[in-house]
Amino acid sequence: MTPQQTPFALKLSAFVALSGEELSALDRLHGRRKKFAAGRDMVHQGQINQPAYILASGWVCSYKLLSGGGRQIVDFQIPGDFLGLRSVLFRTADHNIEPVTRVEASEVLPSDLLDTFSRTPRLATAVLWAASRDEAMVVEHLVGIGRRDAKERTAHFLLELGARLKLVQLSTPLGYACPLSQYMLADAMGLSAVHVNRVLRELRDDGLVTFQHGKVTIHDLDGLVTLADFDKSYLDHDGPLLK
Amino acid sequence: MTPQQTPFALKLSAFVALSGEELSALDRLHGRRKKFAAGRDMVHQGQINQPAYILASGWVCSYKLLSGGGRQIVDFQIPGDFLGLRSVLFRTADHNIEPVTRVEASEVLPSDLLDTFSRTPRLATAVLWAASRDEAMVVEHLVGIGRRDAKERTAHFLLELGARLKLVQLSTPLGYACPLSQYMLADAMGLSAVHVNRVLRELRDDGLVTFQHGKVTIHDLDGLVTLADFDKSYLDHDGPLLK
DNA sequence: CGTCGGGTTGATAACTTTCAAATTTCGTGG
DNA sequence: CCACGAAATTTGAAAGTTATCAACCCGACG
Repeated sequence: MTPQQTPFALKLSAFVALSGEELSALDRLHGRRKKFAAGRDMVHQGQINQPAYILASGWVCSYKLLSGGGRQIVDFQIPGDFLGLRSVLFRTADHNIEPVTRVEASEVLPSDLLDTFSRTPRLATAVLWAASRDEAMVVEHLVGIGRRDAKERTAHFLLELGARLKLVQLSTPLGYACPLSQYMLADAMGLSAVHVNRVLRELRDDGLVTFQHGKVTIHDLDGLVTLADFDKSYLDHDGPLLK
Repeated sequence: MTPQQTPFALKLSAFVALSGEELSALDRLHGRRKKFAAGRDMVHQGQINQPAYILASGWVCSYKLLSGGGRQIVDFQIPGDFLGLRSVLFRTADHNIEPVTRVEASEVLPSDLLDTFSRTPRLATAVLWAASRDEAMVVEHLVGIGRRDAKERTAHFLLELGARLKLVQLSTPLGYACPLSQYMLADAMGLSAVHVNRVLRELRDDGLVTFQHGKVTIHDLDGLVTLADFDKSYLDHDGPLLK
């Protein structure tokens, strides 16, 4: 895979049109490549001085545990996502990170990051843009849990995943591969796994979307968007926002 | 009020011990002072090129509206909080901002901000620290809505507000002034106003906390902390973390 | 006074969880 | 290729939590 085609480059290119020089600076940012097995936490809450990562392949989730035994998944990260930017700033991880699948990721040293930012400011812009977008997604997630019922919430969630995957060419309007279990969906959406199952069946029966066998198949995009009150602007923009 | 005693300086000083020079740099960051009436939005979703603000007095809330008519309050800002850091980066506001009370705030020009950061890096550290903390709070908020029941959630919410207000000396372990209506609590916590009312009565009947007449009175801090599964480290630290 | 926005309470309905059990899928070793 | 066990999915029934609707109270304010 050439530098222009890594998921991270693809994602940033959706925000800022990057020159060849910028792309190779991006490439040099990638440090040691590491692999992680599914299901065994990469980072635990409270650990300090963890490196940041750029996800090359596989999915991970960030979650918090409650004393009562429940857990809440705050966000999923997919190929091309930057992991732990906040933990680096804050020095301490405030949540756990678990690989959902087998994962490959490049370490990013904080010093390299700051260095690259000062030398190629447009790259800094792109990364901050991506980070802002991630933050906005957490906010939207909060809104969904607070004010959407289970069906709307699920529809919204599946659309959002699709929109994120599209940036790294892992999704089309017809659907995408999705390695999440219904338990994970439940922990992400603040529902029980049983209820998630029922809601998914409803969505399937309504002819909107199918979530089965590790694949999400969208049957009626407009119907889903309407049900979920999804902001289509996420789905639309094709070229980079900043030329 | 001298520069060292503004809420913003108080808050940052809880993170980083600031020198006299740094404090006056902080002071120069404050631009035009503006006032806003309660209840009329300062910023609407979609507006571009809004300035950032430092809240001097009063409370505001950030919220999103849903097509169905509901709204979700994402966060409250209290004196000393920095408003719109993300909107400045992203150029476009992705949520509405409404003053809860009469508000006074200083504009912050993006250019001044970047300038100050490069000249006084410890100040940049402090501001980023504060921003990370705010982001962590949104995450904790999400966890609460997703996985805590109404009573735990309410207890947690009131404790968190107290912890934030303590940083700017607007709260003690006994309680604090709180201008929020039960409707706002409801929109923040993803509950109905009626249910918030019942939960508040329960907490009062349990002898834990009273929310009445614009005041939060804490009767049993330990009991509340236990019920809410609240991370006490927020409440504790007295001096700055970075000398 | 009369109104209006909170706050409070009860009754009922809706949504979601929990518990329990069956079924299917999937990875692994024979 | 098949058998097996573990994990994930599916379904039903009952219980629990929270929303909704409706009414009433109260203090602030013109």
